[in-house]
Amino acid sequence: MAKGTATFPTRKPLSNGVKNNIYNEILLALPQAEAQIVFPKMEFVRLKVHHVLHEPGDALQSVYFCNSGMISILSVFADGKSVEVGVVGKEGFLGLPLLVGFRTAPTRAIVQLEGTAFRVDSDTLITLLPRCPELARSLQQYSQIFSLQLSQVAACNRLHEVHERLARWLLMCADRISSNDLPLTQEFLGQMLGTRRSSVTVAAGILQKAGIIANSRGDVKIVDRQKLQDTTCECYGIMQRQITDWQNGSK
Amino acid sequence: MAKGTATFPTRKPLSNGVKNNIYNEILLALPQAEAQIVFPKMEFVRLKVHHVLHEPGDALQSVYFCNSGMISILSVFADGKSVEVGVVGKEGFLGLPLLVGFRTAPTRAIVQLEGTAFRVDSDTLITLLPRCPELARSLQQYSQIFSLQLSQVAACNRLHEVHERLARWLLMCADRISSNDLPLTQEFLGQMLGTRRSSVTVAAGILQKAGIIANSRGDVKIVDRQKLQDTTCECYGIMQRQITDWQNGSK
DNA sequence: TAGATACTGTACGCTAGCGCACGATTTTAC
DNA sequence: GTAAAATCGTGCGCTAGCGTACAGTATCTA
Repeated sequence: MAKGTATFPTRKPLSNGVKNNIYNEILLALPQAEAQIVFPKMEFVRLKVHHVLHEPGDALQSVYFCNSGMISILSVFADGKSVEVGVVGKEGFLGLPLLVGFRTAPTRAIVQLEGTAFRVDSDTLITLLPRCPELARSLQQYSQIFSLQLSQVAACNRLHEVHERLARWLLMCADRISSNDLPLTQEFLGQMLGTRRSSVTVAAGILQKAGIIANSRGDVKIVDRQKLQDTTCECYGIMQRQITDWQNGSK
Repeated sequence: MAKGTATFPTRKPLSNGVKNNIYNEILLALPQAEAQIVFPKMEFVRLKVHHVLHEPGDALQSVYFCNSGMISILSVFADGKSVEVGVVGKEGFLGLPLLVGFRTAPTRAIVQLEGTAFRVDSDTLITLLPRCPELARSLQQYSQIFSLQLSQVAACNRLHEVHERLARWLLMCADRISSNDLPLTQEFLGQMLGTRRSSVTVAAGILQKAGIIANSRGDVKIVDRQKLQDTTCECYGIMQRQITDWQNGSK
């Protein structure tokens, strides 16, 4: 599936145990002992925009510790329609089913904002986990955090309006790439929000007229973040808090 | 699929004779050794209809291995609105966050169809798990299955129409209580589907006129299960298959 | 038995969003 | 440089579903 054309332009080996250029927060939180086990097995890869990492039904060959950029997780239907149900950024990783021994992807994963990741072979990860209890625990907890995200999105998709969901999505993007300048086309935004492209145009137009964002071709700039937060539904805050609470060690 | 119109497989009681009213499929699949550890710690409880097992923010004091009946998991908003994001029946259990050490409920859990469950104290479960690797593994896998359900519902809520979602919900109920007679009011159906009560009336009316279901006060009978499956969206099949595939040990 | 309550059917005006389509402009490819 | 493709703005008719309200019937309770 779309993998024939897949080319990762650059693959660099990772220098052993050196926490250099690492932004993935799961990896950053690893104790030294486990880091020394895991890092040599990781491969630094670029995530090219719109690259499909897996389709539903694909065998999961790798997991990706997202380092920068953002990956969208989509639910795909037989008629070709799809909706985003979750996102993965530097707070998480891609490949949750593997943690419990499931080797088939249930969703589509597509790079939404280009960036970098640390790739680990599925089999390698599975053999590493018993030796890395902290990593295992961290990944299990992330699985739970991701579930919370899914349930929030499920509710949001049902009850909230396009412009609210758009605002939420822009905020979630901005958080993950730590930038207010988002290279996104309305076509893709529509696919993420599960709505028409032209509905996105209208919603984005409203935000722009209110001085909240600035649209241009394939690019959205957040001009007034505070107003954007006032515009979005409570889902954004809930999901954001779940992540930060987790990272701060509460719960 | 191919479950005919009315016949549900009768589950065999547990062979070790200690408890012979066990229908929860996680418990049924436990090896003898672990069953002997776990069963003495379990308390058989009745799930009374519409009883709230936890609200968002509550401390998780117990987990419930659902034995019969069905529990709905809802996402709740500040304005009081809520939508169902997942259901738990005899295929699963309630209390996933505990598995990774999170002790706070993120959702509302409410008994939707009355039944029974095996309750285990949270602290007890946590101390049991290291001694019961098969149980632990099974619960982790269920967590993943439940995630798949969440993501499917997220997409379904966005893309599919009321009568499709209603059909899906009825089927999921019927599967879990192994009955075609569902004690449900339209008011509650509306809250589950995240829609108005009167939209449910209309949707149910359509299904009734088509000879698929029979409505009466607080009661929905599935008359023609096959037609109901033809009416629902593909989400039902996808979720159903995920569960049976798991139980049959594939993936 | 009478009144209260719960449940369902229906109806009406209204809005968000759909599906589709056309045109304008910018970017990319050859 | 020119053609093709991508991106965005807009408009129009249409539908599902919302919010609300009211009335009819079944069920429960005192």
